[in-house]
Amino acid sequence: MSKVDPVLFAKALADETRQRIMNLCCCKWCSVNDIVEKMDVSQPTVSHHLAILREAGLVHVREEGKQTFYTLNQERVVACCGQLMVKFAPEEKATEAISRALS
Amino acid sequence: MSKVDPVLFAKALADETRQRIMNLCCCKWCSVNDIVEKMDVSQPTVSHHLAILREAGLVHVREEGKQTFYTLNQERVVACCGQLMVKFAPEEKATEAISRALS
DNA sequence: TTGACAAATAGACAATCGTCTATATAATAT
DNA sequence: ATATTATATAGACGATTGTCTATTTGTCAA
Repeated sequence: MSKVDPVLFAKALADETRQRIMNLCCCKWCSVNDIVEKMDVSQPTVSHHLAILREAGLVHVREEGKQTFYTLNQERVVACCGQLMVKFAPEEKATEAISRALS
Repeated sequence: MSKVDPVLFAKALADETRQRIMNLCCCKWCSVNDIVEKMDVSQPTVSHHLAILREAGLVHVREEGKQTFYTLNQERVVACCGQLMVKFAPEEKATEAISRALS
């Protein structure tokens, strides 16, 4: 897995459409078409957003015949959020809790 | 405090300069000039970024005479990260831990 | 009240981003 | 082989963003 970069992570999340895609493939595997059908943007746009999520390490990818399936990488989400909290909320109790849960 | 919006939050963090500013005023109060002096961008640019952080509720502001002091709102950082984790990593153990710590 | 300082705002401009259509690539079915 | 289906890539284009300089606003000191 590529290194966690808090700016890259934030950039990946910094778009409404991308967050909707993340929601769609959270806790389940979706083909690109599954996603396209549930959104109001074109297939290339969905592929474009998936590429950004892929580059940020935020999705797992599985190719199966013609189709490509994506699912959200929850572990990575936790790692990135945890890193943000340690960096930008070091004095909060919840950050301690997260640090403990991550170690 | 304004409502927590995960896209707005991510957008606020989605810039290297802004994250550097956040780091500078994490755990202490900084005047705008304090920040400008430690960065390689102009004063208006710093003010611009601070405005974005302000609109995202990510900083506390205190005016004192001619100066305006900013400090990172760590509680908000935790709330936003927690929300992201609940939304995008609901099956992770650490998310449970954060939920518990936040309630 | 005038001058100096601190910060915010306005406006310009280049770079990045999100979207689209058109096309390419790759796998499968006929 | 050819057609069909699924996804990715290329290129164009408008919108948004980050930066700058110039200016404004507000506060304090002389």
